[in-house]
Amino acid sequence: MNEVIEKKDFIRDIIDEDIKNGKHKKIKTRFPPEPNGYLHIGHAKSICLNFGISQEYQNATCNLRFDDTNPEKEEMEYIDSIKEDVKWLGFDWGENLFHASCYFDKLHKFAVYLIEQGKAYVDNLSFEEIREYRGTLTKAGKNSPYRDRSIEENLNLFEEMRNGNVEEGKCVLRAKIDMKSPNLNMRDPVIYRVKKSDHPKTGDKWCIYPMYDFTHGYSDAIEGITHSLCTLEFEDHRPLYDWFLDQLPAEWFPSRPRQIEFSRLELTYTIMSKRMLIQLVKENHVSGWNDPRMVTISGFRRRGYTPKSIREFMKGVGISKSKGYVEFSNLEYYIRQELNATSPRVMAVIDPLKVVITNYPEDKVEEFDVEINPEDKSSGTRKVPFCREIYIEKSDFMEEPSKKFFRLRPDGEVRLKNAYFIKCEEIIKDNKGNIIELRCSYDPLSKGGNSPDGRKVKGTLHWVSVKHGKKIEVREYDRLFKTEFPGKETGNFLDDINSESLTIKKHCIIEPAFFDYNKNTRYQFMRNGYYYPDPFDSTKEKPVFNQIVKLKDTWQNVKK
RNA sequence: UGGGACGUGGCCAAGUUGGCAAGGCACAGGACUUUGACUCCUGCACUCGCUGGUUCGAGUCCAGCCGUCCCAGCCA
Repeated sequence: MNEVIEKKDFIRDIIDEDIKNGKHKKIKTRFPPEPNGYLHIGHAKSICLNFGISQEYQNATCNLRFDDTNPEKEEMEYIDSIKEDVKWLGFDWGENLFHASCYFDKLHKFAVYLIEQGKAYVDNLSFEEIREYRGTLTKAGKNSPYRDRSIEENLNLFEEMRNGNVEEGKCVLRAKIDMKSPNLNMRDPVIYRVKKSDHPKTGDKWCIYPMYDFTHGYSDAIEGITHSLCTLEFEDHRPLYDWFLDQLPAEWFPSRPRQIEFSRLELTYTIMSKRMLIQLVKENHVSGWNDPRMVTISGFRRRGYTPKSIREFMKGVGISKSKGYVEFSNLEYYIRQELNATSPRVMAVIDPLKVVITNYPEDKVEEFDVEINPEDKSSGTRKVPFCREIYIEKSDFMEEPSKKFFRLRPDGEVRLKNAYFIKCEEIIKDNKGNIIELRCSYDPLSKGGNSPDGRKVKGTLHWVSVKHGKKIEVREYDRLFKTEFPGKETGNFLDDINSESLTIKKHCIIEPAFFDYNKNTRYQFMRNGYYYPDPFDSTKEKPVFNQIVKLKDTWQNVKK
């Protein structure tokens, strides 16, 4: 498209090399989620990598494959949500939707073949015994007494397992590799276990299910995957991945896939573990998988993040093998960047403070034409009504401000955006001393926001007419955790939950112009941030906005 | 001497065959500004975990050391 030189990474370098030397003509990748939870932003990295590659190379494709080999944890709900999330992120698997469970028949045959080749055996050791026999990190394992059964016996026993005549946990099928291997994964890994539970896809057809290591490489090979990209913790599994592939005739498969590992995405101030995410949901620390504070794809979607901003973020982060935490502010940069360019501006007061302009006529109403988005001149203008009583933001007035504060102060003058200069004349308080209203005067000559005498005001405030403003609810979000690395101190991530991560503001006022109300519009509430109508709770009658991200706030830093 | 990997500025991350440290985020100054936003300048590693070695020259090669992470599920 454009002349931007895309930054490559070590994986794309490998692919380039494989194409250059003729190893592959068509590149095939896959995104292989296990449907045991919702996708999070860490998955998005893998999705962008795998599907991204399929878009960049000639005739390349990326399969969506559910790694559904453990029916106890997997559910249809998750399968559906994963599809929705991948699509939302902007990727399309076309016809290439698969399930590892599609290959259960083949996988079973492969297992039988391994037995026939003397490369697999049925083991009657108990769960505990298997662990004992495996040895430790520093001590070699020892062979199971059942390791040298005859091929016939193994075949019969495996058939018994398959037919449901074996109880769960009584025996497993194991690969016969090397109990003394320094790589624990090679110490006769289990490849089939008995599980008498129904599978979301295959129902009650099977009572034995293959393990990940056995399943994954073969599924890749069956699908003709050329590059099997996974995260670092599978590095130790690569020898096993290759071993399984080596045991079957290469002609049985369209490709010999190569596993390449990269580091997973970690973000500060959050957790990315599925186990912890599911705990947040199940224990009601959040409202659900799509709570806008969650780092799930559905959470970001509901919050108002755009798929593009997430994709751009992933490009910015890059792919490498060194692990680390990306600062959350890095992600926020990308959503601000996009929304600054695209979102309609609107004035909304989150914490209203009433201002009466004492010298402005009682019943007069003026309308100002205001740019919808100064970054996009084609967006046109909107009408903003002005009258004697308006709301400004509470935080835009200080009774005893520092010199650096250049918003409204007693006797101070400030500009109401696109309207007039006003000067604070009087502060009205309730009997507890709270400021409940301001009396100001305006300069009729400053209409539009400039004074003919050329005098400057430093501050410009957003405002909404009391008479014309509409009430909305705003939900403001802070980080779900108050520390960069939740759980680092106490060992329990729940200890670091930020109890103030959600603030509901029920009495916010927005200018009437936002009523080209569109569920899918992300607005900039001027001088505040970006906001998105909650897809579930917002209605035209009772609008509810989620804060996507605050505007960058240098004033915060000045205050410190 | 279990095995596997990683270690470039606060964070992420480029650094092909050794030639003398990209970029982004963050941060700090400044300009501009009817959003303290955006935009635009400027600054931000005499140094690449450490120590030696090879070389005219090393982040890139060699050796040793140090640090961090992953692996002992019939999870993926």
